Amino acid sequence: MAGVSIATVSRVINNSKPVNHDVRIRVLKAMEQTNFLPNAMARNLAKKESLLLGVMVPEVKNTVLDDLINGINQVSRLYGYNIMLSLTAGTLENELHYFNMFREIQADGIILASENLKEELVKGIKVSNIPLILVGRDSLDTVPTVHVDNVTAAYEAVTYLIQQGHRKIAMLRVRSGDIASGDHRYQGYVRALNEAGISIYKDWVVESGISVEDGITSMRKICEAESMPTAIFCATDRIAIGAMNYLLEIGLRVPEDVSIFGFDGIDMSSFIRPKLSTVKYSAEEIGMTAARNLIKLIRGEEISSRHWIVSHYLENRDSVCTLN
Amino acid sequence: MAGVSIATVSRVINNSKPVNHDVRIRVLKAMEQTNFLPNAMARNLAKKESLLLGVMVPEVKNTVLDDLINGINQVSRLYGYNIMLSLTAGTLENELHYFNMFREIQADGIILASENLKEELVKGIKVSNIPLILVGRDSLDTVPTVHVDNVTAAYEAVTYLIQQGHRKIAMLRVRSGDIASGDHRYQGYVRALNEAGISIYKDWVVESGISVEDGITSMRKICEAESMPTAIFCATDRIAIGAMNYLLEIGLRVPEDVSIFGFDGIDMSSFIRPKLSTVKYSAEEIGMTAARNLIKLIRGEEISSRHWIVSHYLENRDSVCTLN
DNA sequence: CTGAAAGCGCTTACAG
DNA sequence: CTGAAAGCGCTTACAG
Repeated sequence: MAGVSIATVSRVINNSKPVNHDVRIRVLKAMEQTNFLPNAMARNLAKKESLLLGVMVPEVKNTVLDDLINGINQVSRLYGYNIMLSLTAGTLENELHYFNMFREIQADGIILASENLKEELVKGIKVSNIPLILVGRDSLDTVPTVHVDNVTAAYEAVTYLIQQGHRKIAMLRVRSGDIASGDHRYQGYVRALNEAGISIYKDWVVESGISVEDGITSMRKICEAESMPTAIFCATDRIAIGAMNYLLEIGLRVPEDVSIFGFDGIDMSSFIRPKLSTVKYSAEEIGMTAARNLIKLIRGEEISSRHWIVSHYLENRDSVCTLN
Repeated sequence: MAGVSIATVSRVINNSKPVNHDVRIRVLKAMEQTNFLPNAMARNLAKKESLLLGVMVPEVKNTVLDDLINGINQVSRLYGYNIMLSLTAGTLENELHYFNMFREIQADGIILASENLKEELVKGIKVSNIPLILVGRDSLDTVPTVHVDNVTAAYEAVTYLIQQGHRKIAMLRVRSGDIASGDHRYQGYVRALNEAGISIYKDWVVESGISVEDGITSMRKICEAESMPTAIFCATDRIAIGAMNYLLEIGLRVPEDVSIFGFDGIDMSSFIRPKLSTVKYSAEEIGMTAARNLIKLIRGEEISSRHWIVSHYLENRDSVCTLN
């Protein structure tokens, strides 16, 4: 295009080999004028590297995911990677679809957030051999993960409720998948009650979907039990917000009549009234840790462990009252 | 791999040419065993078509975007396209980065949601010549758009407030960009007041960022004005939620002391108390319309117009009271 | 420092 | 119906 070979152009674009100053200028100018943009497909084909990271999340309503993605973005960009995001709606079909799409498109690695990891996908992950990190949940120990210590966090939240004098504590848990965080948070609940010598009342544990609407529906079920609990531990803030809504709807006050405890610390949790007490952690940190280690995996670098735990703490606000 | 030429394999994968049944079976089996996945980069290079749509949105906290993306996804998949999502945080730098990345990666088209479209990007769009649709906002008439009629919707919302007896109406508007929806919603506000013969009080119009926190800050500014308005029209629900929060914080009641009207109809708008009155529309419909027409553009098909309007309506809930 | 050439993994006329 | 070959737009040894 500018009196130079195509190889030279490649070299100035990539700075891969020394190029004479005048020539470089000439090439740069020509590129400017032609409005030239290199074809990444061709480059990736030749280099067998795409610098693309696939990120799969179920949905995006959950503001925690915004932080997560920002964390991933931040360190990815730092290392020269770009991310491709896709929404799976949490279905196996979509997860499989995007997983394969990322492989076909030659993504260098994948970060996967999945509430309900099915065996079929796990198998696919194993045979494909593509670097992958699971995020936000505990896992089979064959695939690397970063998440909060769900069992402990839930245990601490419920123990806190017990310390406030509650003994009738219900849980709105997430439908159980293999070993998703839903199960682990429930385990924490069980452990806390056991330790306090409180037995579990079946009608006070209900499986819920993850939307606010699901929280409303699930709360109604609890209210239909023979007796009412004094506190509800919810597996997620969105469920908690739904639960609070239903309670207010039927004329019960939070926390005077019923206390509520959430999990996730989404932004809305502090904008609703009463402000929601919840388990907080940094989704951004999860994202950064995942991206950082995924890139190490891709580069074949040494990795410090295969499971990273991000810290959490209880954010006590106004949705829990003390019983005496 | 299975005693056939590579060309034949290509033909069975794509069903592009008739292939003998036995041979096809043989190829399929071999693919199964090898766990073969075609290299999309190579295919795209050869076909000069990626079946990839780039989608750029500023952030993902706004639940409206979840619907938007689902709408886009739905029709994209229907036509065999996959989408690549990227978060721009609304900055020009990121928008430029991802815009170019999508071009380099040979995306067939782009859907862009941008609150503050800068001239530099617009220029890039024009010279690049890549099919692109702008979403959620009005625009220069050179680039195709799909959005709600922001001026009219805002006009209707404010007119409704006036009909309820309000005459002291403030607006928390979005910082003005060229002709972004922020400006248009403000125009609707102005028109409604003018028509009612109410003059605009400068201290009651404040520019706000788009987060809930921004809403809090902006509401504080209004409260610092010499006198208080009786109603606030907010450019987005998130701003409205922030405003309501600040009001409650300083001991004012909504709607008894101050009425609030939002815009967007995000899910949280009906979960907070009082339930927020707001302008609703289907972001999913915006997404579907955008994807459908982008694909037409890509295929060089006839297009019915260059600007599509999605309908809206007022969802009157509990955050507005009637003055007498 | 620079160019010609092979190769990345596919698709698609062109022959047969 | 099937294969050999050229070509998609790059990168990278290999010569010079």
